[in-house]
Amino acid sequence: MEKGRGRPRSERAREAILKTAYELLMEDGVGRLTIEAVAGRAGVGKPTIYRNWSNARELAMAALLARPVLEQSLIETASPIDDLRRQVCQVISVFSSLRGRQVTQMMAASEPDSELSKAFRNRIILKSREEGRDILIRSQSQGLVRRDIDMDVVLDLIYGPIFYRLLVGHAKIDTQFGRDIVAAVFEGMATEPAR
Amino acid sequence: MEKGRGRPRSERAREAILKTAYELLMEDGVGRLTIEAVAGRAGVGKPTIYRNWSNARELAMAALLARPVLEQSLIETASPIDDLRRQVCQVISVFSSLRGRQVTQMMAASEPDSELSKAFRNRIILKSREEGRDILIRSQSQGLVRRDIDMDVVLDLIYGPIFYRLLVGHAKIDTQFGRDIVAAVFEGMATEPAR
Amino acid sequence: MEKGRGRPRSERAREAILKTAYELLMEDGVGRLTIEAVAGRAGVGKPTIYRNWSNARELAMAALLARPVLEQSLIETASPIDDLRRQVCQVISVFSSLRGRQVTQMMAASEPDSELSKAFRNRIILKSREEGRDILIRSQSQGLVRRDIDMDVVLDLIYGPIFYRLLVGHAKIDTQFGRDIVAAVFEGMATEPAR
Amino acid sequence: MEKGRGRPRSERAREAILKTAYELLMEDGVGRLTIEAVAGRAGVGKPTIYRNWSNARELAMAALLARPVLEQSLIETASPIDDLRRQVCQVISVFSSLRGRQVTQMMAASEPDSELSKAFRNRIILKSREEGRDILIRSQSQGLVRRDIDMDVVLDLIYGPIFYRLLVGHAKIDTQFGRDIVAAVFEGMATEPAR
DNA sequence: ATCTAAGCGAGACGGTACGTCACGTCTTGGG
DNA sequence: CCCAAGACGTGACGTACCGTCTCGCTTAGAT
Repeated sequence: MEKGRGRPRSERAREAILKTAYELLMEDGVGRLTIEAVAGRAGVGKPTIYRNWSNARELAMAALLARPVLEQSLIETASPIDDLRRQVCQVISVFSSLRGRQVTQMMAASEPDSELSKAFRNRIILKSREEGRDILIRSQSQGLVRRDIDMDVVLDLIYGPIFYRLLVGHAKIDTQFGRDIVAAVFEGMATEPAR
Repeated sequence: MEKGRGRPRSERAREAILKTAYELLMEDGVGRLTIEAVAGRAGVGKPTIYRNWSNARELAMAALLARPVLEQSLIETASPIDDLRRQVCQVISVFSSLRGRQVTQMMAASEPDSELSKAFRNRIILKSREEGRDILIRSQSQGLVRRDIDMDVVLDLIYGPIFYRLLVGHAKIDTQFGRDIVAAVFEGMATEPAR
Repeated sequence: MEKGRGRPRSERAREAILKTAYELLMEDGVGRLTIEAVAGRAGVGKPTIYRNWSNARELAMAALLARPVLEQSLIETASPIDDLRRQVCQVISVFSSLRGRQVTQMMAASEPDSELSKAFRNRIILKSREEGRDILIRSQSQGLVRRDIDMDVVLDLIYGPIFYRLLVGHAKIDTQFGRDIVAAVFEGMATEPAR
Repeated sequence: MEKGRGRPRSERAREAILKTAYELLMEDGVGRLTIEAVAGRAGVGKPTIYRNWSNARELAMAALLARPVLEQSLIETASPIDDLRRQVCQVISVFSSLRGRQVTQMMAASEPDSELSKAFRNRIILKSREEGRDILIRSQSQGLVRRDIDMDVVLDLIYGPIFYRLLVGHAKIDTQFGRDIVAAVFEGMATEPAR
């Protein structure tokens, strides 16, 4: 008896809210995203926002989630190593923008256990990591990568440095950095193979 | 006209503020650190806090900076590789605590260009990275690490994954992870040396 | 766009604020009336007060205005001179209370051109003066008061001395003073009529 | 043994403080006169001010007291009635200035029992009233004013209306008003002498 | 000719209150 | 039952002044 009663929620309002939230996020950063500002600029009542998201951080994550990060999926070539290099560079180009810092801040500030947080983590941050896993598995099957590696560690070795620099800001993040990471992870630094 | 005139700032107040801020930080997290709470608990007026730090984030950074992260400096042994492994594990044990998340959040949220931010970055986050650099240079001089590596990239390969997991929380951070990182960075993942 | 939209202002809050402000005014005087104290004691948020009045002085005036000064209206007898005497004594008894000094201070300190100030002036201070004017007109029509007097000057002669003593405090204000004023204004001080 | 020891108080500082206080009083009114502003503008330390006056109101009164109200003493002519008229007009011209409102506010706000308050009251406000008393006594001795009047009431009838208008602001204060007051007080308003 | 007590400008101290902002909730009239 | 508007109680913000308290430095009478 409580299914379709009353006026349905307005899709128009929902979209206006997400759009405005995204704009404010890009203009002023996460810390300045206030529900009042979104409501005012989107021409929407505050309760309408709270009906959909429980606070400003959730709304911010939702706003970022609503925008496809990068739909341009990777072309798979005959060389998985080339594929990895290109994928890493693509990740860098996505996150080295203004949006990268916002995403990093948001990730740092979010409640780690909320449903939206998990979605955010998996779809925005860890997506690239899983793409990398696919490429590495392919590489292993072509004999380019050893089978005894600890895959999770290697993946963190590849993508960790990007977010490290994003977080700390101690060095620039460009495509050369991407190529250098891939090279270093492949080669190792030992004078001779430790195996 | 601005030399030592007027009553000097109270060292007692400064210390009480930093101490209280640190306590509140550990109890409630960065987001809950309010100037009013610090003032109230430290028995200090709000203006005294604002005279020394311009907002709650700055105070938080200062409070963390005031505590030596870990002064237990590393014993240098005959094996730089062992030294590196132990150092990485030590970094992990320092940052995998409650304080680690606070530090990460703070780093993410800080104005990147403020003086305090830079000090925080260099003394709290990048200190370990520079220790690592020393160890690697020693390793090179003993012929254990190749001389043609891109040192900055390799350092990010070692320490990036730790902060990556700290930030994203997708896998656990323990000493085994530390040993795995060092191993992987040494060995590389290529089936045979690319050189 | 500014008609009856949104939640209407709470009459309950408005009344609680005015009541509390009046109480504090009587307890501590105008100088001690703080918005925080009113908010706290009335169980009301500070913004609610500021939404209705722009500062403590305005609130204080509003609080005094909200209380009918003295509704006990004057009984009109056959003798306007008696009426005037009784009215002046009534004014004295109203203003020689604690509240009289508050009102005087408030009048002195108020912005002379604000809307509330004008209402305060007309309804609290000058009301008695206008009552006096009615009585004097009646007196003139009965031939008890000359028709060539400057009414505004005479009214100030009657009521001015009361507020003068209230303001300066150089002599006591009692009903005898009221009778003396009326007598003196009637008789004049000249040895013989100047006309 | 505790008489003249130590550095004597600086007369220069005292004067600078009073001068600055007076200026600020004229610029911004009593409510805006802050100790900090005086100290800052006079180039004086706050304790130096507090050593001489216990709060801003006292300082304000002192600043007004330090300036002679009007030293141009009245010329005594053969006609005391003329003298009174001129004296009342002089009082009006002194108090109808900006300074008049400040003085009124200050009088209203002052602690009635403090020593400085009394001096202020007697020297600034009641001085004119006493001058009036002298003139009236002279008038009586010349047979121009009846001897059975209640002198204090009559004096309040003359000077009260001026401060009444100053306080309430309901009508303008000019020399015509002064002449009208004197005329009305002399003549009375009764159709025929009540005696 | 020192010594020393008090005043000096400066400015930080613990406070109180300010007036504002945003929170998350509640209450209108209207669709 | 949702919508926009906007008021509600709450709590923290950063600022202005309060009146007091050091600082290091005169300044001048008492030693």
